[in-house]
Amino acid sequence: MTDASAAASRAASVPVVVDPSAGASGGRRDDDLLAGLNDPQREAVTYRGPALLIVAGAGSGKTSVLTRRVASLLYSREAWPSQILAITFTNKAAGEMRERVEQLVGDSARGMWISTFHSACVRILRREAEQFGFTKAFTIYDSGDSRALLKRLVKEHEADAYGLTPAATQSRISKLKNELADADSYARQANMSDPAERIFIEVFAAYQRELQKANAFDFDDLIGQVVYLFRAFPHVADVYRRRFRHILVDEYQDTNHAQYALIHELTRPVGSDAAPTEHSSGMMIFEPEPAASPDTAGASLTVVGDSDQSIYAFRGADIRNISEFERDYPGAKVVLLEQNYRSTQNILSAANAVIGHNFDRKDKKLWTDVGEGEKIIGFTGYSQHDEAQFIADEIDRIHRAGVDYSEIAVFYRTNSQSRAIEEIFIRSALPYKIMGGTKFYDRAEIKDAMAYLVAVANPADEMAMRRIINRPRRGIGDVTVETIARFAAEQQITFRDALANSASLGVGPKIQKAIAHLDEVLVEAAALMLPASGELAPPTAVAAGLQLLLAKSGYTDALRATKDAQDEARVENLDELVAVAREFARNNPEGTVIDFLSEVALVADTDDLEDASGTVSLMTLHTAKGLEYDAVFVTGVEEDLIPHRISAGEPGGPQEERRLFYVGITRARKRLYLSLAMTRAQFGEVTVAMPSRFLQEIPAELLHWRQSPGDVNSRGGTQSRALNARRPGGGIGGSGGGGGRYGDDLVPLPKRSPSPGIEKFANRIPAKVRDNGDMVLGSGDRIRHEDFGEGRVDAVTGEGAKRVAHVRFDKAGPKKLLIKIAPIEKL
DNA sequence: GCGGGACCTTTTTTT
DNA sequence: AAGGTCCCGC
Repeated sequence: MTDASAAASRAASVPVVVDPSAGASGGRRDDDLLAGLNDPQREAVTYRGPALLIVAGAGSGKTSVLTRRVASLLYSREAWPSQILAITFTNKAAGEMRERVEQLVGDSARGMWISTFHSACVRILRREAEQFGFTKAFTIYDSGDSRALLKRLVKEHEADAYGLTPAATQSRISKLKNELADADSYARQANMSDPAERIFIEVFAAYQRELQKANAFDFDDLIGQVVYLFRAFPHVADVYRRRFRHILVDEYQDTNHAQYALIHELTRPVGSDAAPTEHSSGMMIFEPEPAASPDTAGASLTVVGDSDQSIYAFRGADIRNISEFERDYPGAKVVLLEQNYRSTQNILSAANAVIGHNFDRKDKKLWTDVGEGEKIIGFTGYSQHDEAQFIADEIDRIHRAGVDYSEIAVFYRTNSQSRAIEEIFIRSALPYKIMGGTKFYDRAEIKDAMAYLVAVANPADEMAMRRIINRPRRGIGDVTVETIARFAAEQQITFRDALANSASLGVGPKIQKAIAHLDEVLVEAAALMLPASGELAPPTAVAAGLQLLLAKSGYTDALRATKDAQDEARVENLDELVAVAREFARNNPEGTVIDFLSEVALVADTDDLEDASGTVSLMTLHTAKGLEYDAVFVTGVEEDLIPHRISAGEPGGPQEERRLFYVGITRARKRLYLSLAMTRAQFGEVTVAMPSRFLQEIPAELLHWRQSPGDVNSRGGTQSRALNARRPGGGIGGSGGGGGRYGDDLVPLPKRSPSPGIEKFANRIPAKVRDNGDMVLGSGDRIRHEDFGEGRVDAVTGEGAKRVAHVRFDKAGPKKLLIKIAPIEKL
């Protein structure tokens, strides 16, 4: 059982124990299902009707309710497993839901579709691809793939002259696709007198053509194309409408328009092919359908969401999908879950106070009956390393006090923040695991290997071919690649097939030989992995084919031949990939190379199932959603980080950042830490950091500052504790030899220095930050530093708030100091 | 075509 | 600080 699922069972107070082998037999088991639930939760499980919205606050036992609702549909024989479609956003959430449904209903869970939007759509597309010009073997472009493609197109169209970068283009296209727009529909309402706009549309259209040509979908297409498919072919849509009679959607507040439309298509009555009308507001209004027989009525829809936890507007999530659910589905039932079974009251009060600053939201107050609990602990470090050292020390301390590492998590806003934390954790010998960070499948050698597989499985995919054609180096450069591409265009064959005609390309003998060899290897691998139709490839085919490709292409040999130490690790990674392929074969005996590629494209996170037991979890605030831990550290609570500077200017940005902070806070069960640093190294230089405005929104009495921003000021140099040797005894204030139950030892440490007026502090955080203002220093000046004593300024570099004094201290030696905030005075 | 070195941009979050 | 890109000489 995962941490989160264990906790969620707890959330219902009394775990329901149902023997899956007992067979479905109604009454008694229904009672079991409802055991331990509060009234709204019961209602959410038992309500029957066309549409149900469960507004589930953080920690309100939502997953528990959802899984029991599914079980209850089965127990009462209202549905066969195959008639249930449950959709989540992440694979992790899907896996967890499947596991928990299995606990309730046993093997019959297998017939259900419990998957992410993307996986469900891939399943549908694989079946129906041939309806609209794709083949079953289509590949899925992840964001890296589509960026690479766009990079080429932007270059070819010379769009960079108009300020179009591949990244910006990608994000615009993605946003449009999430709105179900394509290049044509966008062009119709775009300002075509703007040349930048015209060129963008050109690139967009070219991009889509390339995808089609490559028999590939990008992430957004997976959803959007299914919607198009359903609208263009109502009889296809009807197949799925007939099949799925109960649709449940988790994290509904994070659905974008395309996902919303998909759900809407699926829940329309069977046989209804009336097109939706576009309302003037841009919202889709669906005409009320004529009364239908039970067999053909629309599927029942259950959505669960919490608008306060909507944190994906940046990728098109539309909060209106939840706030206007009742309008979209007239007669929908709404159930509110407000009782929290996760956190202490102090944590919830802080969360409520923070989120209360968002206007335009339905007031919702989480409450609990478990009591106040510990105060929230605040800490301000001098630097990010200092902050990290505090976290490490504190984790060490609570671990000694009996908290398992796996019950501790550290959150940050941006991935880059993890580095400083990692460094200190390594030095402190703390076991940790970064969740969802740099992914295994993002490594160049893995992408290369996957491209080899794609080249075999989907020969139409030119991107993959271009990627591998000169890897390992075969002496094939841009010129040769373009020659091949031109030849392919002339002959109206694919890039892949052009390789088979190496003699006709008009290239030098050496290069011709290299091309012919690559072709041979691909043919051989295809024979192994893609048996003639009707036959089934042996389960070992994928792993064997992969090995063959890597060996005969010379890829592995090339890596072994270098003296770069990293290449050794790359070879190991490739071995690991082969192992993954074997594992895949074990789990999917009939899985083809196509299935393997899909799985990798969609389940881009290897550590999902891996046990995080015995390690502290590090992750971004976004990744943290849906998880919970006994002790949570929210780090980098600074302006420009949270709220992030980029979002500060965007409409709705600060509000979304506040929700993100709220999500972070509400992950904590018993212990919450908020930490920040006074300075932070960014872009290779040190900058001054200000406490986040969100800190002021937490009532002062809930927050105990172990070291407030003001303390750092008055005391000045806690100067990089991280750089000092660990204090003897390890950790601060080590607890007496174990034994203490969690909580007993967690008496806050005495502050290092009295901090006058914490109460007043609450509303004046930025004012308390040390600021030497316009202190003018020049070389030759004498200064005194609180920790380093007296010294002489050698030089001053930098501008404004980033002016740095290079000081030679009499005792401490040379140091660089940020003049604005260093605890120094001029002599 | 390749490798090395100067230079430049980057860091928001994800299926 | 680090990784990618561009440019040059071989």
